[in-house]
Amino acid sequence: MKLSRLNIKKINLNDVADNYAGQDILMKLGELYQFESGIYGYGNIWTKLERVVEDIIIDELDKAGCIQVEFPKLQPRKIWDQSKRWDMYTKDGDIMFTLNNNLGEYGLAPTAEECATLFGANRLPSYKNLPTTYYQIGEKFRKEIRARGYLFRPRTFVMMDAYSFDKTAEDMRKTYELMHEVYLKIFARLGIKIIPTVSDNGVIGGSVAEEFQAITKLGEDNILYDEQTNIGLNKEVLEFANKEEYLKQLNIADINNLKEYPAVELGNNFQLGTKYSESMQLYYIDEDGKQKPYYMGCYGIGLGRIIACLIENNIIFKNEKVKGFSLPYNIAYYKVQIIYNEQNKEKAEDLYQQLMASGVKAILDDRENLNIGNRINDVYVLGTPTMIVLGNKFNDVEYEVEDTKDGQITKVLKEDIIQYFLNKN
RNA sequence: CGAGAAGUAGCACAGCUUGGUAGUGCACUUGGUUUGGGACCAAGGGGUCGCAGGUUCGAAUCCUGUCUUCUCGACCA
Repeated sequence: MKLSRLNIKKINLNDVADNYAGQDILMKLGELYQFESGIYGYGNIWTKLERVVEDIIIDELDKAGCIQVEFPKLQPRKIWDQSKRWDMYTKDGDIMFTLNNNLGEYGLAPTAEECATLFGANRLPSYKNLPTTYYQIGEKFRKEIRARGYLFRPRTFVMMDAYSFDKTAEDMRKTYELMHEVYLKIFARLGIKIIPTVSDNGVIGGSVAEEFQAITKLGEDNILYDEQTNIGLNKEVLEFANKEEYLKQLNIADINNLKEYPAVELGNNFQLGTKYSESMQLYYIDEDGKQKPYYMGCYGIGLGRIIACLIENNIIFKNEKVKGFSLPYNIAYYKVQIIYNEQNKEKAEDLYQQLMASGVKAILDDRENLNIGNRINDVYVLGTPTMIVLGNKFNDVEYEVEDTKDGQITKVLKEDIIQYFLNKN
């Protein structure tokens, strides 16, 4: 990408908020745009990052045999009546955006159990079709009474949601365990330390649920975590009437062994049992020729929160003031930002073309009439993990690749530069 | 919905107490200089001071209402 085409706004880093500094920078650049509290438009930097995160999630789910689909975001009321969740989501919880017009009543998808169950039942009439897990990645809508923390709690957000269909409770548990493992792989690849915790199952229903929490000081949840045993639980569990049951399940003898951390929930899995297949009366035919309800599970990962986490957990400071952020190299869409002075313009363009032709996504800062220092500083506000400066010091023999996270400089011969980036991770 | 705060130029804010021509910094436009870690000089453009009503000769400023945003709760991935 040529930076002149991005048309980012000049920002004053002195104005950046203390909390959520990374997202605040993107907002000031115009790379995030707030239409209303909790409703955002995403610029190129965010969108490209979302593609990277999405690819990792898709790759791991596909490897686990899940099937990608897409359900409508505009959902007719009748399917929510079928599961008897319309009132729960519009009155009791009042969490769903609704529309009422001459065609009928609709809700904007906060989640998709109804769609998934209907879609699945149509495709999976026999025990021979099971187990199957469908997943989609798309925008969800929730009437949060108070949006906050930019993309940590907005009213519309991108989420991966998966729905599994099994024959028996035992099979459902196996699928649930499998998804647990898949989630751990996904977060490992994203470079996010994740803690699975037991939690409330809320309005989704079902009997067993777990959350995937990432420790971050900007999180809203408080989790208790034991580094030694890798056991964690949401602090809210301690307020449950049956908290002893939970503690026993987790083999927690003394609650004081667990330390409290602020965290943000990035994923949430549920064993639904037959809740939806029974309420919506959707069954498969078993070996014995009898109708039986599907045992289902549902699994969610918030992409917006992952991206917000990646940005906010990688803030770069200079003299204790926010300078920008630096994305992990393997996650960043744009791997390197190229800066040059007038004499090296053509060489920079040449390097840019070579990198792009080899599949190394680069940003060429081709903006005019800017000091080289200004351009260097802008590398940090876009989060690009490395930069190459073709300035006075450039000797036309080797490039100096600077890591924006720690400032380390690696000298790479011109002819080796493509290979250097292809091998780096 | 409960408690608090704020709405003045694209952004951050001053001005309000004590009513009297709309301000500052950054950003933006034009010309010139500068070019390795947020430069400089000169000129310029942009705001019915959130909205509505009231008081007044006169309101950004005082009064009433209303809307919006932010922070903290309740709710939630």
